Amino acid sequence: MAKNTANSPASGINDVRDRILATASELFYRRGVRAVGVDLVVEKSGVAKTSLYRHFGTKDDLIAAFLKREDQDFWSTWERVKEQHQDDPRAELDAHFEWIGERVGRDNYRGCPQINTAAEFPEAGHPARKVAEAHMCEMRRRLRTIAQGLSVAAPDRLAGQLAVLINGAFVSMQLFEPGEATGLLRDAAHALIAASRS
Amino acid sequence: MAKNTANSPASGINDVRDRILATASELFYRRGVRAVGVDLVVEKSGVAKTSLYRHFGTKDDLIAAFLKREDQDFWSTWERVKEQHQDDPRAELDAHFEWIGERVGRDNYRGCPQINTAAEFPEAGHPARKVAEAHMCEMRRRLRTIAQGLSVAAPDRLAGQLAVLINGAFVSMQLFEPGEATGLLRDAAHALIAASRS
DNA sequence: AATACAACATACAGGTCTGTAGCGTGTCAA
DNA sequence: TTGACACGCTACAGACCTGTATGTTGTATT
Repeated sequence: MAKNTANSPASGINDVRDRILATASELFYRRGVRAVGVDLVVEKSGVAKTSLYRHFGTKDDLIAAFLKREDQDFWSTWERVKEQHQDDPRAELDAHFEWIGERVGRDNYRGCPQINTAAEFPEAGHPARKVAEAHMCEMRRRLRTIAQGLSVAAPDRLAGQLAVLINGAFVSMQLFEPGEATGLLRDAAHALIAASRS
Repeated sequence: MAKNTANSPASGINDVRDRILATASELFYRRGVRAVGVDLVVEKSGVAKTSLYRHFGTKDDLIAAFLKREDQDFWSTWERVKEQHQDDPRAELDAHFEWIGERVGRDNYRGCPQINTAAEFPEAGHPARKVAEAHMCEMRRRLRTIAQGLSVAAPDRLAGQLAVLINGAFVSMQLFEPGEATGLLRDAAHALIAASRS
C-alpha cells in the first residue's frame, strides 16, 4: 500500500522533486551545506535516495538548485517591493533597505545563503559559486539602475557602495542590537546618496 | 636518522605546534575548514598525527586556534597602523580603510577567516563561532573608540555603520573592479562620517 | 648511565560520506 | 493487458573522516 496517493503526476508535475528541494533548502540554510548529507535530506523529506539522485544527478547539482531557489525567492521579494514604488527610485531604495534590515534583524536569521555557501566552496569553478557570483552581480546591477534614477554623479560607484552595505548587513547580524539594523542601514544609505550628489 | 635536527626544544619552544598551526591555517583559509581533514594537515606539515592530537585535543580546538591566530594577525596589523596616527583619529580611520581595501583587492584574497568559518559552523555554541563573534565585537569597539575622537553625534552608531561597511567589503571582493575597493570604501567612510556630524 | 619526554610511524576502530545496484510496486497510457 | 515509468526499499561499494593504540627513536635532564 502506498503511503499517499500523491505518487501520480496528476497531483503535481514534480511533487517529489519539490519536496526534496524544499527540505534540502531548509537543512542547508539552517545547518550549512557541507554539514548536511544526502542521507539526511532523504530521511527528512521522506523520499527514496534513488529519487533524489534521479532528480539531481549529484549533490553539487542539488546545492546549485538550492541556491537558484533562494535566488528566485530573493528577487521575487525585491520585485514585489519595487512594484510598489514605480517611478520613485528614492522611495524604492528606502523600501528595499527597510525589508532587508527587517529580515537581517530576525533572530533566526542565518545570513545570506549565497554568501554562506560561497564561503563553504572556495574552489573557483564550483557550480554553487557561479550562482552566488551571479547573485552579487545582479545586486549591483539592480542598484545601479536605481542609482541612475537618482541623478547622482557616479551611479555605478554608489551602487557598489550600497551593495557593500547590504552584503555587510547580511554578515553582521551579530553586531546589531534588536531593532537596530533597519534604521542604521537607512541612515547609512542616505549618507551615501547625499555624498554622491555633491 | 632524523629528517631535521630541529626536534629539540632548543630550536624553538613549540616548533612542531607552530608548524602544524601554520599549515592548518593556510589550508583552512584556502580550501575551507570542513573541506580539510586532519590527515591532510598532518601530511602537509610533515608531522605525526599523534603530535597534532597532543598539541590540539580535537579538530575543533585546532580550528579555534586557527581563528585566534588570524585574529592576532589582524589586530596586530591594526595596531601597527594605529600607532602611525596617534591623536589623529580621522587619519587613522583613513589608514585603516586604506589597508583593508588594499587587502580585499588582492586577487588571492579569500575573505575574512572569521566570517567564512562562522558560515561553516552555524551551531550556536561552537568554539569557532565564539572566536568569530568576539572578533566582530572587537571591531565595533575599536571603531567606536575612533568615532569618539571624531566629535560626531552618535559614535556608536557610526561605528556600527563602519563595521558593516568593512564586513561588507570582506565578502564583496567579487564585486570590485581591480583597484576599485580602496577608493570606494574611503569615500563611503567619509560620507558616513560627514552625515554623522550634522 | 638512567629516566623522562617529545616526536615519529603504522595500523586501525568506528563512523559518515556520496553514489550505485537490484528488486518490488503502483499508476498511467496505449 | 501490456509496457513504460516514477517511486520506494535495502544493501552495498569505496572513500574519507576523527580519534586512538602501539611501539620505536632520538634528545635532554638528572
